Amino acid sequence: MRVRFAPSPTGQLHVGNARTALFNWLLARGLGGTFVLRIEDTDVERSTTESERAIVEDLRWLGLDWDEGVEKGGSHGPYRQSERTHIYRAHAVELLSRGQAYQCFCPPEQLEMDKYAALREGRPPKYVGRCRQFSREDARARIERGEPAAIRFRVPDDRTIAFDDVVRGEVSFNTDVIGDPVVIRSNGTPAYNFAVVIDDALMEITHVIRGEDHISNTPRQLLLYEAFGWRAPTFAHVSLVLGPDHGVLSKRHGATSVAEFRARGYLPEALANYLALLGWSPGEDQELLPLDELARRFRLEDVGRSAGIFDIEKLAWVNRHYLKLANPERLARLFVPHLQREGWLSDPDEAAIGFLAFVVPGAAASVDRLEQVPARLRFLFDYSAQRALDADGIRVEAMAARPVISVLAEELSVTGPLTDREAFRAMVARLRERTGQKGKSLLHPIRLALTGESEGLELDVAVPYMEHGARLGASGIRRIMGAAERAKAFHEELQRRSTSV
RNA sequence: GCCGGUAUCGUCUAGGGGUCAGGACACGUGGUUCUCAGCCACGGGACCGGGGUUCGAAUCCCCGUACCGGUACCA
Repeated sequence: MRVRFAPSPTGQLHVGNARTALFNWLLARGLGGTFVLRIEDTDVERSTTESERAIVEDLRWLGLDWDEGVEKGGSHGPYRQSERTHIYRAHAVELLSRGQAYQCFCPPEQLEMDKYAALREGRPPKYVGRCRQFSREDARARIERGEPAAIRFRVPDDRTIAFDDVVRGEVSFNTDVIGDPVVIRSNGTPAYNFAVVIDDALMEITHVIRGEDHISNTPRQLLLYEAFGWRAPTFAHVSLVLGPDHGVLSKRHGATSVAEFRARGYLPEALANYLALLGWSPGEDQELLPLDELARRFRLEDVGRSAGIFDIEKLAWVNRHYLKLANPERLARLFVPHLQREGWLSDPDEAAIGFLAFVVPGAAASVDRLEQVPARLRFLFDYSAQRALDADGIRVEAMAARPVISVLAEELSVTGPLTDREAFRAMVARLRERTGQKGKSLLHPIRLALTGESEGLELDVAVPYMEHGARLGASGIRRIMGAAERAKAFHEELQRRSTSV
């Protein structure tokens, strides 16, 4: 079995395409097949090498590796269509010589008018076939005169082309709604429907798994296979990925490309796992599974036929799951860009990374994606008693709890560092004794004073974080205030405000 | 317009002539002796519509409807 993913490098890798790539990959890996990556860059206007690089990087990031293709090589190359134009030309000439294709001299404006007229008269807007019957001599003469010509494939009249689609079952089309497709454009580059067929055949692709948007191209392509006497591959057209409004997934729904999801801090294993779940189910028992296990269970026949609505909430759930499973050091390194964006990190050394890894359980366990980590960790890097007390809610509550805060500041000035949960709890116990307060009326003021926020991580994890942070000998990381320093600052600020009012 | 495709909770799905139509995400309520998140428990929520076939239809057939895709010298 040989499958392929054949993106055109005209932008970022869209999640819908990533899902198509994933299905190909799952099938190949599950069945021991070969996965080929081919670049369809025949549209010279829109294709860029940057896009190609980005797509390749996104696929690698997702964990989808290929056995043959661009940046990898293989026995069926080259794998970039722009490097295969001689192959397409040769095959087009073959068709021409057999009369299965012909040169078309119709100017674009003419084609445009034909289409408009057909639409107005309620006919299918297919090519009218004006150049179909020119003799070969006429055509040659016009070409020698320098007239630009495209090459069109001659589609036979009134035939039913049927194929058995693995996900959709039997699909059929009648050829009389299909106009003669351009095979080679007048600029010499091949058109999509021609290049795919030549490449899939020559690359010995056995299963073509692609988006549903290609389903109506399939009869044209089948005709081409037939014209060359090639055996057609098995086709599977997977449904498209839509936005929550059932329209095309677009920018206004948020992220749409793999690169954007990565930038927001989704883990590759999470995105891949979620995408596999969109239109397919690995079985009743479990849906959170690693890629190799998904590959083991994957069956093309089980892929759903209806379009999938991209559900960002479910992705978030999957991502939270993998965030909890991830290695702390790996997560710590993934934090870096997000923390740098806040200015809390420059170029962290190993000790700084070590500290971040220490903080991972608290920081990553309660977020949907890494993008949200700074908000969870703001209390560490960006504490300010003044700013906290500028907030009405916090000030009112802190004023009311002045006795607790004052005892807290006093207590912390004499106790040792609260570097673990037990030390913190012991301190809370002493405070309880001294103030007579307990529960919420004790803990919440402590939270306010020490974190400057009214909600956040559990205090018995947050406080050890700040205490370790304050004693950190590391570079490339912003200074973190310790608990005692915070309590003192908060208490003083509170005093200042209560006397001045 | 024409051609093709699709239709089970809000979403992803399981199932499929007789089931209490199952699960997951999301949602609601309660619990978890500080909060948010998490976690736990409980709860509400679906077979697009109309005809037919049948003792019986969500399941099979037909017709609608809605939605998606295509209708290019884009891919």
